[in-house]
Amino acid sequence: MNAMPKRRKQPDRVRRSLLDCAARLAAEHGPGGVTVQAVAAAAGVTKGGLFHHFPSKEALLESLFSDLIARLNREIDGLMQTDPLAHGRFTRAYIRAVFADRIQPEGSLWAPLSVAMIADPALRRLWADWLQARLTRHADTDAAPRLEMARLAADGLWLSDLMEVDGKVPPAKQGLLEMLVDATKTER
Amino acid sequence: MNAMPKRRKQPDRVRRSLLDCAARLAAEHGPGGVTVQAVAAAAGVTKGGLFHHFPSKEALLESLFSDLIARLNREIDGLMQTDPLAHGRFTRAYIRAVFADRIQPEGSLWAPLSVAMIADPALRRLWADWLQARLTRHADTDAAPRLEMARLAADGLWLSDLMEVDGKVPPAKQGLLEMLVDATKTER
DNA sequence: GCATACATACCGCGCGGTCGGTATGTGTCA
DNA sequence: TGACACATACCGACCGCGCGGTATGTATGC
Repeated sequence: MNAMPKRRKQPDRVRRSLLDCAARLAAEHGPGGVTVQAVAAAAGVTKGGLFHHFPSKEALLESLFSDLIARLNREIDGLMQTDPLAHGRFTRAYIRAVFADRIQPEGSLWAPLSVAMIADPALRRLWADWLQARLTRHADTDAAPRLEMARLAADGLWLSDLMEVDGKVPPAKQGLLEMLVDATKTER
Repeated sequence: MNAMPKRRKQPDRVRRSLLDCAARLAAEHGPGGVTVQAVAAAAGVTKGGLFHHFPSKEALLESLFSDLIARLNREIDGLMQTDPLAHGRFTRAYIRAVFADRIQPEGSLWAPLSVAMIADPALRRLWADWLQARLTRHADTDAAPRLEMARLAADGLWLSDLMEVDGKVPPAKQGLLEMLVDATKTER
């Protein structure tokens, strides 16, 4: 009957909760809603507690961001394993992974964080380095200009989602997505 | 020898200067650098003076934004007039106009403001309405999915510019741009 | 003289961050 | 097995700062 664990203090749980709540707050109230006070309160912790786990707000954001990148990496790797065609394999996985996030319940995790990313040079660097690393890693299959164009279009489509006022999500985009994926399958 | 005009107070000049300085500050120090204090000081005016011209900071930003939209409109219209091909005429002008901004001296005017745009629902709405208006206006020439894809890719390319760390501007993008424009010329 | 066009001084607020104290764990040794 | 020592986890109150915004004074131009 008692689900209460013996250990009343579980710091790593709290740490996780802080990261999750930060993401949730960003998704619900935009990047401006991510204040240390709000994050701490949402995680059932005071500000002092938060600063015990993270030396600064920036550190929290970076941690959250690299968390999301790791998640994206896993998803992309999973998608790539089920793709029989070599040419453009990473690009297709990238496109699909980016839009798998859109469909997610309670809004995109990336959306508001990306806004913060654009503003914060440190996060920008994290993203740039990640993309650069994966691109050089798949240079032999995904270096074609046409593939880069497809990725750019996916980014644009994703950006247009950010722009949507409120929850207006025109479903016509799905066709465009498939169009993009198809474009990666033909060499030249 | 005296270039000083008779009228020592020229309110519309000050107003313009405020808008220009706001844009300059955004370009130089990012969206976070656009504070009323900084803008007023840069324009050689105190905060009170700024609030005499604009009822709020948001009003200033909206005014600046619609200013830029007007400029973009003019540029697009100019480009469209010299384009003999009907199909995709707006799309080509859109792409070229977006990237004409990149080349500009002292950094893009749009770049940092767009970051603010993504964050601010009011500005987002302005942009969405503008794009919607122009798209319905050129529905007979620019409604094809392929054209939309080209515009999205342009947006993605532009976004990737925002992401660049510092001034790292890989010149390979120019080829992609031409590739995009070419893609708009073939129907289906 | 009277509206306009500013300057000056000030306010309240919420932010990120700090600090001392206090519970709560955990290893140690008799 | 307990008592002790120390480390960890967290609370709660506080701080300085810079922000957007306001109220009032004052010089300029028609």
